[in-house]
Amino acid sequence: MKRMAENSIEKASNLELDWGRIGEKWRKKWAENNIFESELEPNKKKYFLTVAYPYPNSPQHVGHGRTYSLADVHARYKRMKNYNVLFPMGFHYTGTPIVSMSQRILSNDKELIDTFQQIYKIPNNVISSFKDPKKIARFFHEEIKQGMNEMGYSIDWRREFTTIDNGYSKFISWQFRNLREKGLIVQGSHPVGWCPRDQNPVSQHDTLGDIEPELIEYVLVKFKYEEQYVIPTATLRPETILGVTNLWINPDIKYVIASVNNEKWIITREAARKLEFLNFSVSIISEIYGSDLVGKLALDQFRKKHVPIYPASFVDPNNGTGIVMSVPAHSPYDYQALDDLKKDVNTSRKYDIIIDIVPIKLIHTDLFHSDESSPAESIITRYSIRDQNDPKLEEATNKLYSEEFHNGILLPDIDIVGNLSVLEARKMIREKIIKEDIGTIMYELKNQVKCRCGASCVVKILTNQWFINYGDEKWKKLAYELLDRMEILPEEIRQEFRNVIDWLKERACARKTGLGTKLPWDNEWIIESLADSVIYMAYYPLSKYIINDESQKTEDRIFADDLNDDFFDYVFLGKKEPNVVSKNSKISKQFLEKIRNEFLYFYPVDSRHSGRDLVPNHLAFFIFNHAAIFDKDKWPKQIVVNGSVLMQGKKMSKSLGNIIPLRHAIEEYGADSIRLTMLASAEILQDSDFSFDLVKGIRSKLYEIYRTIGAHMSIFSKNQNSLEQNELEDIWISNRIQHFILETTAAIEKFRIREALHNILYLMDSDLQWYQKRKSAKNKSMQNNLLNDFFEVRIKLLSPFAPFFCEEIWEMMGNHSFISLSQWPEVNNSKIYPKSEDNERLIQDIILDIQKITKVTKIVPKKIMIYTASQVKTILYKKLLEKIQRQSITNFGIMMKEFVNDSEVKDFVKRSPDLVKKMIDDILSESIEVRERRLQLDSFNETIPLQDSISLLISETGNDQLKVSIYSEDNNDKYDPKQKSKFARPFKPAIYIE
RNA sequence: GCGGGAGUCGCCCAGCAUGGUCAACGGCGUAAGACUGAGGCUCUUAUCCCUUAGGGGUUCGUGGGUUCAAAUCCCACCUCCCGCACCA
Repeated sequence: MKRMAENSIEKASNLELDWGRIGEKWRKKWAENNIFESELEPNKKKYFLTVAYPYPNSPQHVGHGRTYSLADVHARYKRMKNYNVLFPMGFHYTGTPIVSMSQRILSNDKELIDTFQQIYKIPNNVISSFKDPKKIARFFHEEIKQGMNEMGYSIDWRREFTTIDNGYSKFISWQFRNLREKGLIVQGSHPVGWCPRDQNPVSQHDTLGDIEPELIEYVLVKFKYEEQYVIPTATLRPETILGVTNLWINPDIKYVIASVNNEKWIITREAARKLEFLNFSVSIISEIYGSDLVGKLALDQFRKKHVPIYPASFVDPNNGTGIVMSVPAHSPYDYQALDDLKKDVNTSRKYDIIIDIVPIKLIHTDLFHSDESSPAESIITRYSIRDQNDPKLEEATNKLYSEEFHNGILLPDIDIVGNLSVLEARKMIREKIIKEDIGTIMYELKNQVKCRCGASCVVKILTNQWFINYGDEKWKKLAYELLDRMEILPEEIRQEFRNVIDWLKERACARKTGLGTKLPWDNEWIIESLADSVIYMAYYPLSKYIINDESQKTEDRIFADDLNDDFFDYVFLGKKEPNVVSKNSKISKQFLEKIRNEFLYFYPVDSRHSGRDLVPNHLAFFIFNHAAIFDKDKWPKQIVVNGSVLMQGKKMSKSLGNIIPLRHAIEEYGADSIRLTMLASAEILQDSDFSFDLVKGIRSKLYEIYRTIGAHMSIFSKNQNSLEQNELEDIWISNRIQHFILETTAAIEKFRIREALHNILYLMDSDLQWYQKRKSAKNKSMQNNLLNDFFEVRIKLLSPFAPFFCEEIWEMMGNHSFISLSQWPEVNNSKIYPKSEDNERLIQDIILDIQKITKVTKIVPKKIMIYTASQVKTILYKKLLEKIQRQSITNFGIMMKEFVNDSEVKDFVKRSPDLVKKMIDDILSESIEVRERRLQLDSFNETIPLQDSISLLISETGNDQLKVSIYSEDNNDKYDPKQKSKFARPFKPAIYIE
């Protein structure tokens, strides 16, 4: 019952302002009038702004909305600033996730089908069509587009495209041939995490549990066994080869003898398989038990020395080759295993071995001196480790490795690498053993990673992989130059861009699977998604002229198949003669020139919006590729970066179940409130914390604005009350309007959106309240023309942020045009009255002071005497201000010295030095702006605002019999029984209350 | 390891770029009052400590420094978070 009652209250207020209805109403009107479509207008400044296009593999959630909303605010703002704004949108079909989704549908993956049915509410017949990846992309494409419209984004949809359209592919082919001609595409080998079943590289989002595959690089040290065999041992610390005392083998497992690159290696079967992926040529010859090798000798080829092979249970067949070298002085595992073995008489008797190993110390650090027992022994004692199965051994190992890695120095008497740091020694030994073929490199996954398909992943060396060489020094220089010329908002993130440009090197640019464009010179490969999305902004000015279906061909449309490199060279770079291009492409010269002109008009990009997660990849590539391909006058002008969206303080994720689909949120609360919440809850680079409590708060704020303006209009529209004589508060509110235009515009220019909204939603309100307080104390109506200006400005300032709401109010205010197309408010200098700030400030201060006094004394005021400062104090105040502002003198002593000789003020200064001190403090505690303002003031008669405030004092004290008297301190007839007047200071009148 | 960022009044969070308007915005919580049949709604007020005249004291991770003046600038330290590649 109660719940119903609540709902009916909600509904009642909803009736007043039906967000769904006004959204639909204005979307329709905007679309009918095509107001967001932009064409070349030679006499109008253009503004071309783009956002990273979405990847349509799911519906958008509120997190996606932030970047787009911000860009839309930008577009709407610039439009009102009289720019011919182009704000287009495309859809990024390129890549593998959509393809693998379709495969999961094909294999009836329950989890995915559940998601589609339960969460996205997609009908079954549509889901079954998802066996075709393009159907998935198209479905979410339309879904996202609908959401963007419902959010009120002012997009020119005629330019929409997908990245697998024929025309786009032609364009990407051109881009890649262009890069290749410049020598920026190279071919090479590279180790990657790999799914053997999918035959494809894997990274974090391809794995079960989203685990990032971590690659480690082992050095395989090749020991010889019986002349013809090789026993390779994997190590991360090749420098410790000098301290090897023995090898460890697991006696309980089967090993294989395999031909590896024409040598006979003894390794585990697992290792043989891993080596195959690393492009070793491997074939298994026979099997051998670990125990067969125990007690035998292996030759360390580096020191030409034989070491025994001992058994150890800690040797993991899945790790490395399944045989490891033992360095008991520096490896706690090795030390402990030896110790265990010594005690294990049964085993040594079984294999007939005698353990008489002496650890060989190689490295010393501050924590582990060379004159003590070996570091491994010390740390084992310290951790009180029992045996080789003790879990603390792992921690001890990490601790020692890290200490030696950072602070270790090789002992002076060690061959070749004596006195070198561990890092230097490692590098040297590594190179040497590889050069002499005593060792080689092996990659392995540090962690057990499974592909989404369930298969265990391995490391694979991809050969003939195509890379974009971002490491090219000349190219880097150009990228830096582009960055330096560009505006980065917020500026704090510029350094991050520098760092990224600095460390980018070769990056793979093609894959074997997924949607996208084929590499033009090698059809095996498909251009990767982060490579085909870097200069596509250039495609927007032409996309509406290109069609992919020949049957739709008309005079002013180009069939995609007719596009060739000459076309793009001409349109984008001005290369080639239009006559020649026309002949080779079936496109008329006239039409070519039209398109070229349109490109020249709109390009370069004036602003690129994106989330900050794209800084280290997309945005950096965007910079690089523009630098490589386009002339400097076509380089982008600005990047705007924003933080992500949290849901009630937590990252949005499927597992937390806190992903809110954008369209649901719109349906529930209306687009305007959602937009404002995303934009107002954090400054641009911060993560914004989204919650429905906040949305409700914002929405009720909008209701309040709606009601206030509604109430105002119902009175104002009847009598069009134009003030004949402006009173103090009228002048003030007029000044405040100018102030807000100035401040809010400046905030938007710098993308301090939170600040701008704070002005519009909250600060304007508190001014409005003050104005109302002043008017009602005087028993006057505030429904006048000034208040009308106030609301008009407020709604205009708000309109880029809450477009539907503002259009509705704009109409309610009697306008028949679109606020979206109206002019941004301009500051009117003739309406700026600095003095009005001091007037109202004085009134607010006097009320505050009276409140403080009555609070402490608990007097109920019947009479209030206010004493304004004497003439001489006013003169002195101005002199002090001048000293502080013009000569930067703030020291009390220096001031006193100067003023005791100043005939105008010396008597007062000598008599009341404490008041001088107070006046200096008064000035110093004002902001620079206030000080300058007061310095500019030719005169300020405090009596005028004080007199004007009497009505307010009466209403504030709640005593309508209150008597207020205002005296000058200089007035000899004043009533001043407690001698308060002498405390008066400029802008700080003295008060006496009875 | 490399790079980036953060620590603010019970909690969340603004301010720091351009030092003074800062005992420090706003929200939550808490307390009192108004409204109401009653409220979990809404509104008003208070919310670091002391104070019978508008005042004083101590605060912005820790410790120093610069300055007439520091949450804000500089140095050192402590703690926490994020990104690091073949993926959108």
